[in-house]
Amino acid sequence: MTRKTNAVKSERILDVAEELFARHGYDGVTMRQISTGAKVDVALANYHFGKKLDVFYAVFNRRAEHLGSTRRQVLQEQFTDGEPQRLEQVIEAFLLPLKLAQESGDPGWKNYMALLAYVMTSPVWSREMMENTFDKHVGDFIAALRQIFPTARDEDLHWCYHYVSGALALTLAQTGRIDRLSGGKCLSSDFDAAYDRMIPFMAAGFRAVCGEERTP
Amino acid sequence: MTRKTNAVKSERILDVAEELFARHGYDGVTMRQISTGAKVDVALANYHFGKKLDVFYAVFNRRAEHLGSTRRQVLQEQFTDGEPQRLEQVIEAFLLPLKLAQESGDPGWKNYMALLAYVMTSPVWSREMMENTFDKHVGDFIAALRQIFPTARDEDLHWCYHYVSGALALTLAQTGRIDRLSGGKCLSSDFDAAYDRMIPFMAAGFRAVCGEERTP
DNA sequence: CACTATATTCAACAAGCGTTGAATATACAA
DNA sequence: TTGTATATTCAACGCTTGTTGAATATAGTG
Repeated sequence: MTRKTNAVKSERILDVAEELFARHGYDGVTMRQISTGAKVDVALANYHFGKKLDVFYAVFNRRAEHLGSTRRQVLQEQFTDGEPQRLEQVIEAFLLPLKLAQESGDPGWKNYMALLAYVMTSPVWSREMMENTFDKHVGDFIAALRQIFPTARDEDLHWCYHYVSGALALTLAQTGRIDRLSGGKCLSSDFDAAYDRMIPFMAAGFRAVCGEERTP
Repeated sequence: MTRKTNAVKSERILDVAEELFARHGYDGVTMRQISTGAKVDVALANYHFGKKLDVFYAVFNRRAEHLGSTRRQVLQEQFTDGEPQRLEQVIEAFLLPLKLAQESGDPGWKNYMALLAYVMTSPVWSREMMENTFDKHVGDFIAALRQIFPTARDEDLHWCYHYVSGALALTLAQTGRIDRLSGGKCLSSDFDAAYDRMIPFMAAGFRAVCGEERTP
């Protein structure tokens, strides 16, 4: 019962807020829902984080930094290998940080994935929140693709990335729709199934749209 | 100034609600914002449609029915041709109703597309609203794919459809992110660019994942 | 212990929310 | 014109919202 208690309560607020924001969006969640879920007084979230919007930012940034650093790390490892990679490797590197987070055992990541999908697909939040976080690493990813498709047009490269991004977002959202449509044969919660198939699928898509692949 | 006036006002409410819901989500919009935007009293939306939730339903269903009927029509035309289609044709048929709506000249469709993306990617609304509307036609679409890939596993087919669905959702959302990432070379508003590239991209993805294609 | 800083709760505020019943305006039929 | 149904506005309701300042509890320091 030392400083740990404080840390525990403020993080519990973020955990609950994460889950609620992911499911109901920013406006669909009240400070009282958060504080009730975290079993603290309604004023405590304000005390620790400021206004409601700052709680939202705190939730989003907490794991964004971790995700960003591992993504940077993965890309760096691949680049410093000297040898340029195969297309499949680049796509895999893009998905890897999410896969690793999922496998970390922290169940909070599942909620954060849905929150990320919410932010990515929102016209309002996408601009405000992606710009200073995840967008930074996309340039590196595009650059890696550029090496593989030296003659591709920029538009083709970006639209193809957009398709990957969209497929990923819907996966992260875990809406449960694929469970219904497939009669239970596919599960929204089965990220491995989604990731594994994405790599050959998207690689083939890139090759169909982006012209000649560089031959090593 | 006959019955037309009534129709005009109640539809103006739906138009404004459509735009606001698409941008800010259900909870991010108030009845007063809607009524102010439509320049009517706040009580009028309740009078015409019932509770706020019913306004949301009314907005969603208005164009869903139109979209569903043209989708049914497009699929029927292809099926009654007797001859089974090429994969590209099936994907194109899936996208065609949206493309046609876009080209209709009615600017409200742009907002509805974003609303559809919001519903599709929301864990809460996806279940509630897709189930009795768009999900009905997905079975036909999967069946057409099944004909093309007779030996494919159901899981592969559904995950691939999921990728198409996700890429489409992010496109419909028009977040403006691709505009930023591409330095203005791609535009969220350019549905044609998104659709045209999607067809070869997704077709190649299916072929990479779903095994042997039926040879006519 | 006393002192201080931090953490947490308590109580309350002004503003905004969705919704409603009554009042008024408008459209249409007889 | 009068009567009637529909459309629209008006005014207000009870409730919830985010936020805050003061009060209290807890932890760390000397």
